[in-house]
Amino acid sequence: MANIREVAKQAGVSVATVSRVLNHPESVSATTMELVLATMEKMQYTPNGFARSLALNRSSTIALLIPNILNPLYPQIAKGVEDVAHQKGYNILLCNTEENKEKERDYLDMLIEKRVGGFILTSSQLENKDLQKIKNQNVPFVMVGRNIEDIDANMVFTDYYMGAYQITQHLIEVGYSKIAHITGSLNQIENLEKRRGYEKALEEAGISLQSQYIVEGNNEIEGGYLGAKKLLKSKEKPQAIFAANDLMAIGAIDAIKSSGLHIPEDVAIVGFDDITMAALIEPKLTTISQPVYKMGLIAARLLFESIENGQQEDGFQQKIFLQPKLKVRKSCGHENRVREIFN
Amino acid sequence: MANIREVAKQAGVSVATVSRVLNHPESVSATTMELVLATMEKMQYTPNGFARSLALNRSSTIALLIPNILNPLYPQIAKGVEDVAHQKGYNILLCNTEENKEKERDYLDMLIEKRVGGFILTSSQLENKDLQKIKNQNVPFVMVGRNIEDIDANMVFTDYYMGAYQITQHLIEVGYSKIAHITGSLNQIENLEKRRGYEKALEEAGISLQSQYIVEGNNEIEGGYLGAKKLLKSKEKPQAIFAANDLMAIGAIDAIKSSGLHIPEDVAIVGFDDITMAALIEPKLTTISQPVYKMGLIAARLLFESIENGQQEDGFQQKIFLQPKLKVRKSCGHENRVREIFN
DNA sequence: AAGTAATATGTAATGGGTTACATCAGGGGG
DNA sequence: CCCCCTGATGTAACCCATTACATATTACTT
Repeated sequence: MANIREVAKQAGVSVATVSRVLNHPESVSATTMELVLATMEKMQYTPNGFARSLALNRSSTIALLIPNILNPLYPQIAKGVEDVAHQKGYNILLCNTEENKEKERDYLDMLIEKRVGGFILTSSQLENKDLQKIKNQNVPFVMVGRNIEDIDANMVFTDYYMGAYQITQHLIEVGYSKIAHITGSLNQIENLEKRRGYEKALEEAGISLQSQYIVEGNNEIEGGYLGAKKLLKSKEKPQAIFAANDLMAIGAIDAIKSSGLHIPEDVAIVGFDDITMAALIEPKLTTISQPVYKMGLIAARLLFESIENGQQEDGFQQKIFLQPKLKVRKSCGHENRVREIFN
Repeated sequence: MANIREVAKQAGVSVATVSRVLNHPESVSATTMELVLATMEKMQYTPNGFARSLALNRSSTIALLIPNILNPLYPQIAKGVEDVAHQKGYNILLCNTEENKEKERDYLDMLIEKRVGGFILTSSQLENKDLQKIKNQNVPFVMVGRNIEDIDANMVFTDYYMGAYQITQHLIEVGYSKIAHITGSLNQIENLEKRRGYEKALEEAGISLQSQYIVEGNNEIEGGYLGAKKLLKSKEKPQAIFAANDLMAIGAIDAIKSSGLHIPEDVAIVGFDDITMAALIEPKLTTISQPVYKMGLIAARLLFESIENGQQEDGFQQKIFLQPKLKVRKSCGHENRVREIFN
């Protein structure tokens, strides 16, 4: 593969001139320009990105860490990030951490070594000392979907606590009192937040918590399925189930249907996330919508702001707080109950 | 950020020794080893990936190009690729081409410049001259999901023609004759293949093609929705619809239901891909399953084989052909019809 | 015609690693 | 006691681009 020196020699100019053709075309005469471009074309020259990055000390690559690419939530975030990154001429290194803290750390080290321009960490499980490592290397990063109090970092997230509180409250308003919760992986802080919201709503309504009504899922369809099966076996079957994400809600719906029960008549079910499928399954799923695509966009914009202005000093970091929104559909039985009330 | 020279000076050794600690630990004495590692730790030294890649002329990064990350098919492929790549210590550059040939080309150029170790191109729209460009740069690549005859390249794909043929034939066997087809984007070769399979099955059954029964979709839910709406308006409503992918089938189901019709009694519907949702929507979708995760795995393995053995000579390339599989569920009305036949 | 500014181009240092080759110290053999 | 081999380490060239600074050329002033 030809390099800049060979091109220069072939074209009878210096390497500086060749480099200028690519980087500062305005400073090269028209004839030289043409000659060099023709030579490049002829020799199939492609500048070496490593050498360029080394010389410039920047990379036009950012990293996106997500816990599970198979959860449709994350491709949406990725899309938001990609849209911004591509427009800026950046590429994205995709890292699927599988909700595994060790894998996430491994990736972190690889990426720091690769000198990525910045990180977007979604639902990260990293600890402060890991984040501090990134800060020490002075690489900008943005946290998505997780709020950490004790480190100064760019963040964009929705209020999981509030979302969970709202949807649980909605179930209570509709008339249920035996409300179960299938949690997400409890090593993710956001799932603890959701559980807290659920508990708060029950508490405020004077409904006492029942430990057998809280089961831990794994954020995936299967976890919802198993969780629901387990709940249906409890001696007092719950009237409604709040799954900590839509994927689990879908699994739960499958479990309930396959037990011959009807939704929402026998058991109501609600989710969290509002993935595309939520509005398409039967019954349509009541859920909490978070503007995920937008979160990706915003996260990427924040990141590029840091990259471009290099302002990593503490206090300049932004925390962007988006409001979740309740989407009432059929699965929670809202309409039926309302009808009962009116009749 | 400290560099290798500073570490060497601080530790009182040469840069070669520091480098050896990282790359050839067996050739360094235990005491020196310890000293150097401690110094690195103290100085928070992280080797510069650019410099290393430049010196070694390789990058431990591969690129994955996909047409649409929001289509759940592609995250599955990505997962397969990622699983292999991570095991090999590689990172993945994710490029979402949005089914846009220009964007795909742009990415190609960026990636060649970045000196990625290889490409995985899924449902690529690139032309031979583009692929030739990659070959000229001697970068290994694997095509996924698309069969190109006239270039010698690693490929892994399922037989779209056969899959479409099978599922159309199945609809015919069940008893339908007015069978419509919502195609995928017709600038993707695989969708032409699918249409060809559909036409072949009809032709063999002696059913004449009706142009109003073929509408072009866009591979997305929305395209299926619009396509179905259009088909339902035709003067002779089709009895069955074959959507070229599950996403469009799901959109079509939504359209049919919202028109107050029943599936499969009024209109049967089948898809292609067997995404997770296919088995979860109501009615469960009859579709063609392709082993996507496995395709990702295989593609990645092929790619690493090329990367490691460097064998880019023509004739060494493999074409791996996977068989699609018909999954009969409820949406095609198979069971009902069978019952009719037996009664 | 000399001086100066503007334009175009070249030279060489620089970025931070890797590694072939050179060197040196210590152990073993004779 | 000397030589050779081995293992450990150092020196310096190399990977390939970018760019500050130096130089050369042309054009314009007065």
